[in-house]
Amino acid sequence: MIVMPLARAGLDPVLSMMNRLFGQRYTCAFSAESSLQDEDKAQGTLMFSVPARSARQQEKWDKREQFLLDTAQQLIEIEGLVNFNMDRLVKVSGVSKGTVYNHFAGKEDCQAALCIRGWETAKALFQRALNFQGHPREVILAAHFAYRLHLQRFPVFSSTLMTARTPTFIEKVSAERASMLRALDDEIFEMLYQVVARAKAEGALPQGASESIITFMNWSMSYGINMLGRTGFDGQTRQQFEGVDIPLTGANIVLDGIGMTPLSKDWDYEATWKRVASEVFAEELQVSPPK
Amino acid sequence: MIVMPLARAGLDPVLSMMNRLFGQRYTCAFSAESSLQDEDKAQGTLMFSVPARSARQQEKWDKREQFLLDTAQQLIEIEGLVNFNMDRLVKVSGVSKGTVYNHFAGKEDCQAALCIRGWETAKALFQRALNFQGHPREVILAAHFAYRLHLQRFPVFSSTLMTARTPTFIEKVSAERASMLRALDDEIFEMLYQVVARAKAEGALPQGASESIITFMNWSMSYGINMLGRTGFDGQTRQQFEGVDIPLTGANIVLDGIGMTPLSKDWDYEATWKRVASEVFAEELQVSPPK
DNA sequence: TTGTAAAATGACGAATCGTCATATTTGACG
DNA sequence: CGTCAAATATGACGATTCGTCATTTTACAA
Repeated sequence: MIVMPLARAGLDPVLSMMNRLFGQRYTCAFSAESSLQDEDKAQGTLMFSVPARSARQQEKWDKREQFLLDTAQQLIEIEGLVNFNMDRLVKVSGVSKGTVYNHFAGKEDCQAALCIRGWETAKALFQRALNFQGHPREVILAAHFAYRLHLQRFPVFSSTLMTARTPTFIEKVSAERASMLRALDDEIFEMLYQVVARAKAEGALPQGASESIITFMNWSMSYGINMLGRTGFDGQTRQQFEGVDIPLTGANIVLDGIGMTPLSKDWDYEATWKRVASEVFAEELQVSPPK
Repeated sequence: MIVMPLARAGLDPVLSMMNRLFGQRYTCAFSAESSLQDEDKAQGTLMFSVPARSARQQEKWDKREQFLLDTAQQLIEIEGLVNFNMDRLVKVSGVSKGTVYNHFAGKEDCQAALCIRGWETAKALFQRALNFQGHPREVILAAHFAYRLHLQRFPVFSSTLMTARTPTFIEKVSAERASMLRALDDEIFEMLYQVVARAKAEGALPQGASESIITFMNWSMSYGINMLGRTGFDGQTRQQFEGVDIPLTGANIVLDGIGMTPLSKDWDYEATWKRVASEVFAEELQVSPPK
């Protein structure tokens, strides 16, 4: 049984956030299957089972997992998420069925893995957004920008993310990946939370404001806009919304509503938005300019 | 070919809204299959095929469709959406497979039908919300209340609605039901839009504000809050959000952000929220109190 | 080199889907 | 009421996709 110090596991912000938000105590243990002991299976402990594998084997394993995910992603890009199935993945990848099922508990688990990989690259974008030079509200805008950008650049991720919150889907995902997804949600929540907290510390927020709720509201708005947008609702209305950047507008409405200063009437956030594009995400926007 | 005047078809507000928003021209035709003529299949025309059926037959048909939907709904309530399948519906309902497939193009189409029925009762709630006695912003709050209430009261609807916007799902729904769903979205959008327009007419909104965008933002926020909430995100955080009504808070943030007067600092919207509960939805809340 | 544990393989059975040839019902008309 | 044609209902069936498991192959340690 290998128990990593939380800090080294890179999960302490998550856990601190989870503890603060959920009022529960989480610990995190990486364990080799062979050395599981009952006493280690304490209640409330999240277990990540790591089968004992040689370094060589592990590398092969990881490589193949990435290969399978690449294949799946291409398959979905080309043939659509509707037509994606395991038999096809097996055939196209050339990896035998049993092996594929060693990697993924099933079709949904495979999609979840795709979603996780997408979230991870999104996290990297968020990280960069959070380094944007500006006051907290500008940084939050950068985060909104990153979210939208990522969804636009990776339609497959967008689809899987939408699906991943579906009740039927969730129940079919392996416990491991389900908790990974939750952990990612939490990590990203925490990242935003920190910015909100900074805003509060700097006096940019009204006294009574709850950082958790503010973070949640930003997330909800962004999620709603982008997911409703996916369905073509936004697409159809684009004619009406001509010249208006919906994610920016939405974010500003929420932030104004919360009372985070400077309010949009006192600051040119369209300029900020453009600055984010050119200063933080110039590289990504080379290929596919937004909107 | 029976072409109804739009007004009589009860769809004129939808169409007016669609025309305004999407800049396209829609007409609406109900046609008997036997009398389809090519010249009637003009581009841009939405066709609703109504097989010619005797009144007696039609009644039997409708009754059975409702029965099938009732059965499906119960089935999902009891066994979960994951375990819902057509074979089971056939077995439990006692209706033969062929007949079931005459009603629904497939599993997803059946779920879509469930979603449509749910939306329709939701529409009725919205209608009542819109009759709430108060200034426009209070009416909008009533609409938010109605949305949340309906989602809470009908978990099956909540699930199907969540699923209905999923890319994979949409592609499997029959064209008829897909356009019904879109039409319902549009109708409800239009209802909210009218209130927003009223607010603007009464000077409760800043000059530059776009009614479409405001409506969309309200919808997005509500959708985001409720759908993220479904996944347990909200559920887990409830401890932190103790004593705060998230949908109310979210709606107020958006409306404050938009600048719709009276702002939340100038009006007791918690009182409004309670008034809505007791004056408009007392009946529904008898059985299952909210939160 | 050999033995053993882990991993890979693909044939297989099960679940679910949706179709279609056939049987039944409906209602119009004589 | 009887007859016939069209509409509707039926459920057996083939097709698809899923996930498992007995068997073979590979990896690695002694």
